[in-house]
Amino acid sequence: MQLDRSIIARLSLFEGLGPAELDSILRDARSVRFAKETAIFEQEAEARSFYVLLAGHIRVVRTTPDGRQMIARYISEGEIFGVAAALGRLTYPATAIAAVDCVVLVWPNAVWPDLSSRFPVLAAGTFKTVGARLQDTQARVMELATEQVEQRVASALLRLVKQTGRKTDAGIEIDFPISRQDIAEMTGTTLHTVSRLLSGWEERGIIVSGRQRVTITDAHRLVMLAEHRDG
Amino acid sequence: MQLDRSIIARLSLFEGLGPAELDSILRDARSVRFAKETAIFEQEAEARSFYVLLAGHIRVVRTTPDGRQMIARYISEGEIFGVAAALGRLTYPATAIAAVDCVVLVWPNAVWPDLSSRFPVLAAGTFKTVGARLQDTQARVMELATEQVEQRVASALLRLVKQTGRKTDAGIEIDFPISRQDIAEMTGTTLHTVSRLLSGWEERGIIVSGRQRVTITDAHRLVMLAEHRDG
DNA sequence: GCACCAGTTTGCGCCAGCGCAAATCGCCTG
DNA sequence: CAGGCGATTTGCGCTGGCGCAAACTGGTGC
Repeated sequence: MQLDRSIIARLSLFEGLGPAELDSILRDARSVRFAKETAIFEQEAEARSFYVLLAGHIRVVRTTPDGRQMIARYISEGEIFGVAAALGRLTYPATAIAAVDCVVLVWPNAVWPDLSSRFPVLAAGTFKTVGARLQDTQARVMELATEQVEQRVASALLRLVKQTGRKTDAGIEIDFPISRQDIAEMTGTTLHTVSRLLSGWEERGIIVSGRQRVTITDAHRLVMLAEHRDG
Repeated sequence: MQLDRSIIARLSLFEGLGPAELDSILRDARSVRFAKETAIFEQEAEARSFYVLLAGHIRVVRTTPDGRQMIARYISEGEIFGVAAALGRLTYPATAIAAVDCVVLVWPNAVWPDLSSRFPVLAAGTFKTVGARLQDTQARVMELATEQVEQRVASALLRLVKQTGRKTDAGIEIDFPISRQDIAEMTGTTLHTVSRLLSGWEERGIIVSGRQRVTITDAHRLVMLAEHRDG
């Protein structure tokens, strides 16, 4: 059954493509729903498909051989992901988990060579995404190597609100459930330390937070904390 | 003046291309020599060219706004680098410095769209390289977040010998000058700590080292150190 | 052959943040 | 509405490795 082109027409990845082209791209796609906390694909599994997130938020998690895990990134609506095969990999380098109920489009890898050559916009957009991801990851390496935990946690929160912030009356809220443990796994620290930091910030009126929920009320001071040594 | 195709024929990046194709690719290239410790391109500078390293070793360095710097990676012979523009960036995200005297091929960015569409092998190879780099960088994030300094330094040395090791009678030597400071900047620690670690390993017969020189004599024990908690 | 200098080694004190443990708190379920 | 469980908070002690400082050394240039 052919999907309606309106679901992807608004995405920047497909910008400038005409109706017939969008239909042609969708011909090979399936739309799939993933319930909260279920895996879209698993680390080390054979890469058979690539995806575009239509609705929801996805957590990308990497696990070390000895069982320690880290959150590599969050995917938000409109992003392409799981493009391992296009980068010459046979398996997925990480596990993708729906942070909330999600809707994704799925294409079999086999159609990638054809799609990317027929639609250079798509290929260029994908590699731009990958480039941005490489960039982000390198920035994270720098951060881990040169910054203190407080700065790193502040930066991580700022990145999250920038990417997925939803305005509320109290401030800007990260609009999916995120635990102290999650933040710890993004920043390379422990949930204890994150908890202590957030408590401190809450006392000082920089954030308000609750169970799996964080709202930034004073972004300016958080920026100060992220770059400097005070706030 | 047209370059001789033999200089790139052996590189895996151009694998499967015929003489006429190689000549066509080289038509747009210049060969440039960079003396030891000079910059091929600078971080934040406009990305005008992309490169292939023909001979030598290149250190890729990132600097933070507040002046701290880190070595993102080393480039070895045959690798393509400086492909920022193909990834949709306008500026280089890092500085590339010749670790020894180097010879590189340079293409103007303008020819990339044409080259990559005429030679899909080249495009695929480039994106495979980028994919591998993303992979490496993420692995490094994991390492920084979960491993102790000793493990990280051991892993870094192992990666270096794997990438550029030269067999000598004492063991396998990293075949370009590398200081304690460099190793510190690869692993997110200080030269003091690196020095202490290397001294310790030298006493235990795992390595021998000198000024800007490291030779691994007992790779097996270094692997133990890198993954475990002893050696 | 000597002086100089970048690179290296080493000692010492300190503290950010981890590990462990225990108490508390909200949500969700039955 | 009670119970239970996962998430969060908080206290406490310890230590890896950083910061600072000083001494040392092997190469290089004159």
